[in-house]
Amino acid sequence: MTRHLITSAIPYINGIKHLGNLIGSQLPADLFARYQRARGQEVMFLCATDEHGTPAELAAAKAGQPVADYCAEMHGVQAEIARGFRLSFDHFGRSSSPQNHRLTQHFAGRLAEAGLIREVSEKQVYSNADGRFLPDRYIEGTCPNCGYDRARGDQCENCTKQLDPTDLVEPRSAISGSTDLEVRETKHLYLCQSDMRDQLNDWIDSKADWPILTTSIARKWLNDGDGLQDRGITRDLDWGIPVKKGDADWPGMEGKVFYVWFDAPIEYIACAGEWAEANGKSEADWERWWRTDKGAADVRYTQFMGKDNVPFHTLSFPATILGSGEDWKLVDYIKSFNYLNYDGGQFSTSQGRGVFMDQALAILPSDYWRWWLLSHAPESSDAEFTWENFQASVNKDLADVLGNFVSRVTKFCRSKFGEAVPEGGVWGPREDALIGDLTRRLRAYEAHMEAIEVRKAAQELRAIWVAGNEYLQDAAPWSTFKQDPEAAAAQIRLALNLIRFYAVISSPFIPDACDQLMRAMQSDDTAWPEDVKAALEGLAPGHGFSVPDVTFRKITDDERAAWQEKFAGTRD
RNA sequence: GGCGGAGUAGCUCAGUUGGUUAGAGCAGCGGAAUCAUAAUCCGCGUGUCGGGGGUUCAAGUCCCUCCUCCGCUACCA
Repeated sequence: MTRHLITSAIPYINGIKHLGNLIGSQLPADLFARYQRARGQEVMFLCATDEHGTPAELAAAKAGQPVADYCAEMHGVQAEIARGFRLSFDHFGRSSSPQNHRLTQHFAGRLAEAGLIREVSEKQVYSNADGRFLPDRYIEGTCPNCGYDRARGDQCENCTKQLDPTDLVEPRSAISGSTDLEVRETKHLYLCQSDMRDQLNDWIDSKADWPILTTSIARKWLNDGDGLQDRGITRDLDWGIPVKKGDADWPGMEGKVFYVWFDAPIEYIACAGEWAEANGKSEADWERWWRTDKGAADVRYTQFMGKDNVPFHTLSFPATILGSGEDWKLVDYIKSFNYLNYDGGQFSTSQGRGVFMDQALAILPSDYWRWWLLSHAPESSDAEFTWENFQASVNKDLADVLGNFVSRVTKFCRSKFGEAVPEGGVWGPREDALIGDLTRRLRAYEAHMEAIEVRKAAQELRAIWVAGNEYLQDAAPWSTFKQDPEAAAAQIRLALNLIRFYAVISSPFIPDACDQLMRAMQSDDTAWPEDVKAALEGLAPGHGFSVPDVTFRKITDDERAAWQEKFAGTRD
């Protein structure tokens, strides 16, 4: 048995995420976690909120709240929405947790002892009016190249020229608009990633099975220009993890915090500690997932993320782990995703364009979104959400192919045989052929799920649903019944068993509907069908069932048109 | 600018290391069936595989070049 450690990229705290964020990491991670659990594997599925950094401070200020209160509240909101989408985290933690404070400071201490931290004195822009240092992109001004008057300190959005904040003409704070800026000297810690370049390069080279999207981004950073650059891991902010060397103070670093991209991945580990605390478990209970010297040698660790997160997961975080010299578990497989676009453009948090997670749940059950998003996951390239496609796919796949199958089978049985699995009759060549077909398809489905080929898995699952309709159409128990009720009984007995079979294998994609189907079939046998024939004999003659409510109602043209209108502009 | 991804049927996408008449789902057209959420099943595809050039007995697949879209480009996270 393999033990699966699974993490999803941790969503930033400053607001509710849109569907593009959901399909980029949390949802496929949940699919994989649910599948592995269904196969009987031991799973630890972790996610958290990423709470530090300038945007969180600014969002809190805008909301008129202390940043700690703001983060606590938003964590609650995100956790509730995650529950709404049935994201089956074993724990949904917070990067601001005490566990992450301790662990981040511990890693920094280890790295310092290993000689992998150096102090760098640098000049940064300070805003007197805002009372804070400004990251490059929070400085605005006129572009020296094209004259655009809202160029940012890192790049001009108009002419795409890369800039230094000091290049800007008439620079001002993007936060307050103040021009009372000055350049101040400040000292920061840098992680000496460049010293670990060869080690990281060898490690990436050993990952021949990783998606090209993942390794090509890593190689670019390793080899571009002068190679992998050292990276600042501290910031002059109030909100964050105080810079310490393990338990000890770090002279000269008073009042500074670690950079979010240093502490955020460490939260993957700390989150397991939070899980232990929340569930009355011991230190050893979570370390067996993360320490190869304490029981994690047989763990397979899979990370899910959008492509923009790849450099930090392939280089910075591994550098932190390797540099510590301790036996922490390194990632075994990185599944990265492209972006989901919205109706011809991008989803945009800042412009409120597209569908956000809370809005999605307000208009339809989570299974509708889970199915569409997963079956259209942006794996090979960016993908596109349109309301027409969403309506057509969901109506066809869920309502017509799967839902209607359940409806026609249960209602036919009720009217001819009553609400119990009918007895009599035997299976013949037609049933053998179906079982053979289902077995081949189920094995293909399993292979796609193991390989995390999300779209292909969805396609195969749908084909398995179609196979039931094909069988039913061919067997035609409504005709058979007139001449040979026993034969019809055998056919409908198989069809009723198919419903339970579907509920078991479809649950990673559409868990709520599958729960409903299992209740209707009055079964709690969710064992994975290793043997399809045996699985289709699970509900014996005489086993009671009830006709379920409509499993998936259809999306009407009026609804589609209304939503199209509603979500086109800006939010609220 | 650099790096990477993508461009295949009206739409969304598959197409292993180059090899028989380029595939699937949806939409469309025709038919069957009438158990069912007017739901299902069967049949129907002459597509310049972004343009051009090249290698090869053979190229969607390899090479060169050009065009378009997208992402990243290290102090947003």
